[in-house]
Amino acid sequence: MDKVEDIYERLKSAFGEIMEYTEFKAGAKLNTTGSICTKIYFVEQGALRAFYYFKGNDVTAHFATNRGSITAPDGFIKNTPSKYCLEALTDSKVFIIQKSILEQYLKRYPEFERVARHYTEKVYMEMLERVESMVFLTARERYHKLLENHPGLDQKVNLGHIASYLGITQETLSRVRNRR
Amino acid sequence: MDKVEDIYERLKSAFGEIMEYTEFKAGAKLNTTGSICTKIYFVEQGALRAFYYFKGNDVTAHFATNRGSITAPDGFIKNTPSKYCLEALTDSKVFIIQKSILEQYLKRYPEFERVARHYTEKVYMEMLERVESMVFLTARERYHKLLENHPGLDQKVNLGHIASYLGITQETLSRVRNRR
DNA sequence: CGCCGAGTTGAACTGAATCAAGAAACGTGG
DNA sequence: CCACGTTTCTTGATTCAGTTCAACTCGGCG
Repeated sequence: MDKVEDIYERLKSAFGEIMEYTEFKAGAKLNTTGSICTKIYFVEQGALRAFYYFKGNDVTAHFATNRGSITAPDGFIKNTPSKYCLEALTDSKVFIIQKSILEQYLKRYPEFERVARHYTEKVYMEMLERVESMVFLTARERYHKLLENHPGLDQKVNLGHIASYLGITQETLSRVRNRR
Repeated sequence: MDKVEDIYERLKSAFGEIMEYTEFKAGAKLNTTGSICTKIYFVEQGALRAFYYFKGNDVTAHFATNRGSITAPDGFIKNTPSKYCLEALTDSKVFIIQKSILEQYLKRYPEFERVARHYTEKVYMEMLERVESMVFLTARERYHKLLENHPGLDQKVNLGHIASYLGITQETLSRVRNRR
C-alpha cells in the first residue's frame, strides 16, 4: 500500500520534471478569490492554508504542512474561477505544478495518470475522514485530531483560522484550548 | 466541463466492456463488513447505501441513487478489509466493475486512466461539499439539501438511516420533518 | 388480538453560539 | 525603548439547537 503512504515521493519522482521550486514569505497570497487557480502546491517546508469568505467571514477550508499539498480544488478541477484564496502562514518552500503543463505532460506520458489518480484518491480519503470527524467528534476532539495531523499548527496559525476550519467559533476554541 | 457533468456516461462508454449488469432486491446485502470490497457499483435505477457500525450504531456514510455510484471506499482504494457494508434500499439495477479487472484494463488501455481520475475528482468534490454542509448548515438545511440531491429518498429510506447520514438523531430529524 | 419495528412527542439537559467586555501581544513610529 | 493603536485571545452571561431518555402512537402482520 505504498500507493497511498508514499504519495508525496511518488509525485516528486513522476512529476519532478515539471515541478517548479519557489519560496514564500509568511503572509504571502498565492491565489486571490475569483481568479482561476491553475496551480497545485506541494509543501516541502512550512504551512499554507486555503480559505474563502462565507457571509463575510474568513473560513479556512484546508491546511497544508510538510509533505502535504494544497490548491483551490473547485477551480483546479473544473477550470473555473475559484472561491478560494491561498496564503502562506509561515515562510514556506514549495513545489508548484501548473495545471496546463500537467495536462500536456499526462497526455504525453499516460503512464503517470495512475499516480495522479492515486493522489486524488488520497485526498478523497482525507476528505472522507474529515466528514466523519464532523459527524462524530466534539469540538475538543476535532481540535486534537487536527493537531495530530499537523503538529505545531497551533503555534503557527491564528486561533480564528483553526476555529473556522473546525466549524466552531473562536471563543469555543479558546475555551477548549484552556481545557474548560 | 462535461468532464464533471457527464461522468456517468463517460464511465459507461470507457468501461462498458468490463461492466457487469445485475439487479438487486430491496434489502439485499452487497458487501459485509470486514470483507475486502472489490467492486464498485453504478446505479442505473434504484437506491443503495453504504453504512458501518460506530459504537454499536448503524451509521450511513453514503447514499447512491440513479446515475450515482457506490463502493466501500476504504477497501476499494487501499485493498484492505472494509468497515463498510452495502445494501440495496429498493429494487435496483446496477452496473458493477470488479477492481481486479479494472486494474488490468487500465494497464492495457492507459487512455482510460484519465476518465478514472476525473471520476475520482468528482466524488472528491462531492465530499468537499459535504464537509461544507456539516460546517455551515443546520440540521434542517442539511436535510433539505440531501433531498435535493436524492429526490424522493425520504420515501424509500428509514428515518434513522437518513438521520445518521446527516449526523443528527432520529428524534431531531422527526421534528425537522414536521417543521418544528 | 397482541406484538413489533418505525415514527412521534415531551421535558430536561448540554455543548456550543452569541453578545459583550476586557486583557495580552504585537508592531510601528516617535 | 516606550507609547499607542490594532489585532488576537480570553472570559463571563445568556441563549439556542440538538441530545437524551422515556413514553406513547401508529400501521402492519403472524
